[in-house]
Amino acid sequence: MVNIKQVAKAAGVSTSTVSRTINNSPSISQSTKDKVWAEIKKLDYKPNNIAKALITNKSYTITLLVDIDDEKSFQNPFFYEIMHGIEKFCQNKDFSLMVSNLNTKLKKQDIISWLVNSKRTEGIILPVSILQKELVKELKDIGIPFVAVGEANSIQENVSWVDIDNQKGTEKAVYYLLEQGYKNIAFVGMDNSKDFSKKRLEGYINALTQRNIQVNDNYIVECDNNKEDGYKSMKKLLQDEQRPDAIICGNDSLSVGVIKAILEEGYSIPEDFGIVSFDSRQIASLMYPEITTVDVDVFEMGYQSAKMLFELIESKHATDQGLLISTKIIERNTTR
Amino acid sequence: MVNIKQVAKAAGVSTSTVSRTINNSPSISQSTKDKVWAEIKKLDYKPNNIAKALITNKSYTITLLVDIDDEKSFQNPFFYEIMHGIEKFCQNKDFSLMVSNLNTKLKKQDIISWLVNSKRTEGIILPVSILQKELVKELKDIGIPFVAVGEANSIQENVSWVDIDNQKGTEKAVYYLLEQGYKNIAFVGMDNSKDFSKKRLEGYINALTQRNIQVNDNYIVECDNNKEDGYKSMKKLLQDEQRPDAIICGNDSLSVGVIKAILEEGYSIPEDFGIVSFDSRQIASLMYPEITTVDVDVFEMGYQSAKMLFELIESKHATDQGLLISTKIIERNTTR
DNA sequence: TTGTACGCGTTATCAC
DNA sequence: GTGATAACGCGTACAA
Repeated sequence: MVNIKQVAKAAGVSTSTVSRTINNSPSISQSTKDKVWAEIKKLDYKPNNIAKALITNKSYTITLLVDIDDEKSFQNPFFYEIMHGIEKFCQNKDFSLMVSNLNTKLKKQDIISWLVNSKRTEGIILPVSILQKELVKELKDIGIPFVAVGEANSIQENVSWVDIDNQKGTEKAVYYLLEQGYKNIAFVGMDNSKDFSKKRLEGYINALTQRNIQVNDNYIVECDNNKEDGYKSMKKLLQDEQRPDAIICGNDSLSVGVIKAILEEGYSIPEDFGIVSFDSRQIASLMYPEITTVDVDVFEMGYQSAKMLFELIESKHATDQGLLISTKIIERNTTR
Repeated sequence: MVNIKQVAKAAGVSTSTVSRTINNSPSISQSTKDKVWAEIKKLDYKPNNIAKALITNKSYTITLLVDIDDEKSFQNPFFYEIMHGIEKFCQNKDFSLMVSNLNTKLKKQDIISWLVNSKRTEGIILPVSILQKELVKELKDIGIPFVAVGEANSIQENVSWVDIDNQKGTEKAVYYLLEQGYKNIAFVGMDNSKDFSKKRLEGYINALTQRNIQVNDNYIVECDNNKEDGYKSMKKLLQDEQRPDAIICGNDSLSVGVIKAILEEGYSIPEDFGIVSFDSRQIASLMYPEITTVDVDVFEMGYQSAKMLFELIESKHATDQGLLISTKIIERNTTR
């Protein structure tokens, strides 16, 4: 492999001049730069990133940390697109993207200190679901910049995060259903153990209040995120004396069961019932009928989290902040 | 950050002794080792991986290369699990896993030579879908070990690859359906432009031949991988004078349309029709009814591809080979 | 069994 | 503007 010395020799200059040329130092004359670049191209010289990293004490690498053994860490389809966004941003910066598993134990050392102290990474992006209190402490103690994907409100300390605007998303869904002429909108999938779920419920209540619509407690249904619970919850709602005519599914897998229950009772969608589900992109367009969803720009979420991380890396004392990515309604066939 | 020098000083030995201790050189006495290890732990010393990489000329990193802009590159749900498998193997080796996008152009250099020549990676795993002829040439020219995920048979040169055993998978599906008492099995989703699809069809034909069942050309339906095509294809099959009583969906999204068509015509599943679909894990258990599938151990595929890659890295002249991962039938509700 | 001294390829520093 | 040289932190040939 050709190194800087050989380029210098070939170009008849010193290694410092070659280095300065590559790093576009203003103190090198244009003619020298041209000469050196010509030689670099001729010899197909590529700077050894490792050597550069050694002296600059930077790895030019950030890490996407996940709990890969935990399905919920990043939901599958999310992960790919988030990574896509992160990678896109890394490109501009000539950075590499590493992926690591939180649960990796290297010789009983934990992964974070390994990553950081062995100089493998300059910053970490991780899902808020794995960001426990002790992890925050460790990251802060060790002094590595990090950004959480998902709102980190339940964490006491200041943390930078990027999330989708769950609250506004649900508000949009309510307004949209009202515009389509639905009157009695229910919210299925309350789960107060999840921050994002709380936000979605808040959005639901907010929007109704805004439009002077009484919030009906029977219309707020607590249930887990699976089709069976969606099915049962909907069956119950159908027996309500004043049954709703629209459902917002606050979690993605629910909608499948909800739709099943409605169709089974002989009602039609979207005539008798309107359905809006959250971010169930994977199944939304596969179902019959295709489901109208509150869609999330997951790519953007990744891109913005990387952007935020680089700001932290470049100026170590940038303040922590939260960023909400806005959503939009994708109309499919479960609404008029 | 504490370095090897400080450890040496604290332990009252030379840096070489510390280095040898860490790398478990047999020439260091146990008592010295103990002394040094104690100091390493006390000071919480972590070797600087960059410096090590520089001197050994190794990056201790492999790269998972994808065409991230192309949905098909790795299908979404696949990707996560493949990566999981790769990561698991990297752990044992103290390697890091990088993820890069094939289409990343760094200052108009292509990503491969950048990765390799800047010493960022020692090996590459990539989906066969992006492994064009020129790419193979480039990888071989540059001399970087690589493994394809997906059978690389349509490529002329020798290439190491790992794939699922599509042919045997379909054979299993046929035998399974026959055992359940189905008589006339159709294969929907022929697509000769895809290697894996060809293999699946071969398996179908093989299994029938093996059991002395005449292959009925009407039962082999060419179509694209989407629910609409599945729907149309099934509608046509239902009009066949001797309609089948079981369907193997040779591609994943098809099954949704196939089931829709069957139910719409008033037939029942699994009584009138048995359905087995390929690797549609994401939707299989979300559908009503839940779909019996030929299941693929995608984690294993990742793990094995990493294993194969490390063999190539460690002995540069290991021979290229292909590895088929076996499948199994996961019984759900679309078969008796 | 352990220590000394050099080198990996680059950038920073200081001199000219 | 440019060059000589030290330094980054580690591994290893050679010496002891």
